[in-house]
Amino acid sequence: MGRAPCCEKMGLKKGPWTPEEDKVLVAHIQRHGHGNWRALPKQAGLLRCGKSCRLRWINYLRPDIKRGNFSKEEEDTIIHLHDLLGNRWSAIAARLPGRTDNEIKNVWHTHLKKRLAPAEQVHGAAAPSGKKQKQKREGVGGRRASAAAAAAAPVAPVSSERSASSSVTESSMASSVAEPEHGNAGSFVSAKEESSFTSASEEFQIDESFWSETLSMPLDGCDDAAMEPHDSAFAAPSAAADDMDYWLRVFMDAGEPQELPQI
DNA sequence: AAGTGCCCCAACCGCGGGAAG
DNA sequence: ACTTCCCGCGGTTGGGGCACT
Repeated sequence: MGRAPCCEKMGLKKGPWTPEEDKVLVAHIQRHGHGNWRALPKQAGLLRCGKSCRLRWINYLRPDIKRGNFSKEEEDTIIHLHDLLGNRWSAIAARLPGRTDNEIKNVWHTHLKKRLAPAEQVHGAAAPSGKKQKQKREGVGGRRASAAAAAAAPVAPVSSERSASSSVTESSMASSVAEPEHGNAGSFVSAKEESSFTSASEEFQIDESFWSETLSMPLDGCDDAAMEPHDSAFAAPSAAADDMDYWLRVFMDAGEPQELPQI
């Protein structure tokens, strides 16, 4: 099969994105959408491959991204959905508005998986909570095992300090950008999540200048709807998501993990 | 105060699926 | 029907930064 070569083109930049690149990417997508990721970097004048641009947008720059702490509800939801869906992070992310598959994947691997592991061995063994109480150097557990213990806390605040240190976050964007409601997606994480996000927003008032700067850039006739034509980020939940809604309801009604039916 | 170890997250890599020609 | 191209996904990794010694 002819697989499209990616990123091996000479001269393409890799590694962390600079604020300038972010601005260029955001501005370009706001103006033109992202009809073709592959062509986008060239059109936008970025020395990145389309894949990298897409990832950056989806995981970081998209205005509807929610950053900061995962609420207890969200964490529980992830755990439940993982029970149902396995490592289908994108499907899980579809049930958590504002969260990306990458973020969920990270949270799972760094927190939730370990929370479950000890819980399966020692039922409900509580551990001191909080990142700062992580029990390091417990020997056998290895590099991540200590974090597992810490993450086993009933409510583990997740990476607040770190997220706060991010160079670019959107916090205020989630509400400031016209965004269709995510349909019925995430219906069961609505109210509480909303409130937790509100508090998170207060916590994460970082670099708003980036967004205000970016959004205030002249957009050549770009109005609020300018992003929508190409922007799947604002698309309504898919039919697959509806299917999952069904199974999710089944699951939630039952209150226990069930075997995942073929979707 | 300096050194070391560990955690977390952003980003990369490679593959599979689907659409278009 | 076949080939090519692009998108999206899941797994993995490297570096920054924090906590501890």
